[in-house]
Order: sequence, then C-alpha cells, then structure tokens
Amino acid sequence: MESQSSIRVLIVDDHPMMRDGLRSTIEIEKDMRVIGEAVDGAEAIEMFSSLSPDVTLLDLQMPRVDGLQALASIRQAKPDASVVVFTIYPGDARVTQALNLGATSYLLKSASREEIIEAIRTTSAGHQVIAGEINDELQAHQGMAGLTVRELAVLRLVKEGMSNRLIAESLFISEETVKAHMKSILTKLSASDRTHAVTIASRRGFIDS
Amino acid sequence: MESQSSIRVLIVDDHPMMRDGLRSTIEIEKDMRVIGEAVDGAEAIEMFSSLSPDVTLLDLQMPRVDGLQALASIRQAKPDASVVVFTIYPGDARVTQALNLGATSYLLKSASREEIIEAIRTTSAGHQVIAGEINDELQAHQGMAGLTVRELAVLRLVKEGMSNRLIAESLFISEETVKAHMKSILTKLSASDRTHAVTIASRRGFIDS
DNA sequence: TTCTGAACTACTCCAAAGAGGGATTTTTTG
DNA sequence: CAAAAAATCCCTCTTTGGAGTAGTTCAGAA
Repeated sequence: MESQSSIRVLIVDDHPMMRDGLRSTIEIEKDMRVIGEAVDGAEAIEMFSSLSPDVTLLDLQMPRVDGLQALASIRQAKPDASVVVFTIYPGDARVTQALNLGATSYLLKSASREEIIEAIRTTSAGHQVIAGEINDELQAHQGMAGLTVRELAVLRLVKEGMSNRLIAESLFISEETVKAHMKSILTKLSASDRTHAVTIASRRGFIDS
Repeated sequence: MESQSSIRVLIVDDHPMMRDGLRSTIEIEKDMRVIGEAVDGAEAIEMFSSLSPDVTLLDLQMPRVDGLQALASIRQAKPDASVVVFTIYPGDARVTQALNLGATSYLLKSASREEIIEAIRTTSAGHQVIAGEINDELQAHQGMAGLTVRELAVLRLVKEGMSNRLIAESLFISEETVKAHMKSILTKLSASDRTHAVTIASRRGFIDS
C-alpha cells in the first residue's frame, strides 16, 4: 500500500530527546517521514485520529494516559492500525497484553537505528517484528497461567502494604477469599511469599513497578 | 575556563535513539560539541579518562556497570569532574547518593531541549542544576534518616522473598538481628509491612526496582 | 575521652500469613 | 446448553512477622 508514497510515522514518547533521536533517524530514510509527535497517551489518541499515520511508534511509560490505554483506543478507532511498541520494559505479561491489544511489533529502547528503521518498514508492510530478548522471555513463560483481574487487584493492594483483612474490606469480600486469591497468586508466580510475588509480578510486567 | 573554546561533552546512555537526540540537540549549539558516546558504565570510565570531557552527561540505568559506579570511578579519577546525571529515575535516595558521589547536576529525561542545553552550560561553569521535581522530592524527605548498609542488604533479600530465618543464615547473623533490622527499616520508611517497605524503598531509590 | 550510631542478640506475645483441605455460585466460552 | 474458569466462602493448623522491651560490643566523631 505504502510502496509508492512514503511511510507516515507518528512518534509517541514523553522524552524530548528520544523524540528528537527518532525523528532525525527516520528523516534520514527516503521512504518514511515523521508526521507528528505526541508526548502522552491522550495526545497520541487525538493525533492518531486526526493524522491517520501508517505506523505509530508508541512508548508505554507515559504520564496521564499510559501507552497500553492509548493502544486500546487507537485499535478501537482503527482495528487494522499498525503500531510498534517501543519501550524500555521487557516483561512477558506486558508484551502479551500489548500484543493482545493489537500491537503489531514490540521493540526495546536498546534497539539500534537499523533495527528501528527495519521494524517500521516491516510493520508498515503488515508483518510483525519482536525483539529477540522479548521472544526469549515469551518462550520462557510460555504456557504459564496469567493472573486474573481480581488477582491483579489484590496484588496491587498487597504491594501498598495492605493486610489481607484490609484488602478484604477494600474490595468488599471476605478475608478468606483474599487468602484464596493469594494462594493462587503464589502458585502461579512460584513465589515464596507476598513480597516475592510483588517482585516477580513487577519484573514480568503484571503490575507497574 | 571554557569561555573561549567550546564545551566538550561526553554522552553516556545505552539507548541509541537517546544518544542521537542528545547529540543532534547539542551540535546545534555553537558553544558545545559532543566528543564521545559511551553505551555503558565501563565504556564511560574508559572514554572519560581518554577524552577528559568538560561535561559528562550520564544515564543511571545501564547494563554491566551502572551509572552510579561509573560516577564513582570518574570522580575518583578526576575529583573536580563536572557530571550531569540524566535519568528517568527520581527517588530522593538515589539523587542524594549521586550528589554525594560528586554529581554536579541532576536532570530528568522528561527535560526539554532548552533545560538540557542550559544545564550543560551551567554545569560546565561549575554551578549546579537540579530539576524542579527532584528538589520537591528532596525537600519532602529532608531530614529523614537513610537506610544503613546492613539494612539495605536485608531489604534486598526481603525483596527476593526470603524469610527472616533464611536471611539470617545468608548473612551469618541471628534471626533476632534480622528482626531488629526489619523493625528499623519499617520505622524509617513508615512502612506497614515488609512488602510495603520494598515498595517504598524502590520508589525512593534505596534499592533497584 | 565520652558519646553516638551501627550492628548484634535475646526474650515474650499476639496477629497475620500461608499450607492444606473442601465447597458453592457466577460468568465466560466453546 | 454444557463445561470450564473465575470468584466467592469456610475450617484447621503451623509458621512467620512484627510490636514491645532490653541489653552488649565496637568504631568513629565531637
């Protein structure tokens, strides 16, 4: 589709220097150009609908509306949108979530100029690019059960230092139910206690660190 | 000193796009230029001693040798070196540590082009620049007791899910001593339990997240 | 040198966490 | 619709965590 004209790219990142780097790297290539820069998720959603870029380069860590929310909105507005997630976060759970939300590709910020340019081209052609480290991580946790919505809600409160009793009150359930969720969380994450569970969940991208 | 000639800057960051952004932004200014780029702490130490830059722009989050270690080496080699820490990490404890290690200035990656350029100029002139958000954080925790070396060692093991008994064995001390350290940690961080302590310590930059 | 902070140890005591069972009711989905 | 998955609740039992209190040793600073 974009073989004749140039690939129109929207950059979404809250760090000015990172946007500058991406812009200057992309502008060097003859078959692509930057048509807009957004500094947070809210702006990303607006600019996506007004500009209709061919490829959106999307950071996940952003103030206000985060990248995953932006991704959801964008894919809802245009279900075949090509999005390259470009983030420092590995973590199989976050990657899986992004791919389920419709991200086409997933790159890390440690990627080289060439990898990024190549990923934009490949993604605009409708193909997927996943960073090697990410693939390793996905395979390492392949087949493992994810955490449910309720388990994540419990774990986020655990992280803030709440006791099972307080969590129960906060979620309007019994303490026994909280314990049941905790048991499931510890099993699924192979954690030795609640602190370990939070540590593992942060590393794997189930919850924000 | 550098008023006649241009300010010679060394960039240290493991993200190629970030380095590109910094380089192109700095090269626009007539009174400064980039004389080298390092991708990790080890390279930073080497390049610092071979190039003797006027200002070093240093990221903290890097593979192998991290930024704080690099900072320590650099300041040891040249005690009056001007270093601008440039990182995504806030966290008063990390900032305090960096400043104690001899960092001149502390900027966040959300900083604008103008703020970065201005910080390089000010720092090369021997003055300090601290990002506003960072100052707020420092003030908010000003006067609070820091964690001791031993308390940090305990907390890092707590984060990995170890029980007091296991931590005691691991550090060759009694479980009662571990409990004493935990009591002190919980008090100093105003944490409700060990999980909360790890969460707060990560946010404030006492331990890596 | 006295003093302060850090590291260490010991005791009691109770609340909380987690292991090991089992069971019911929604909700989702093939 | 039937089956599976998720969410709920309950009971026992043991281990662990954390509060409270008290003390020693040692090193470095005032």
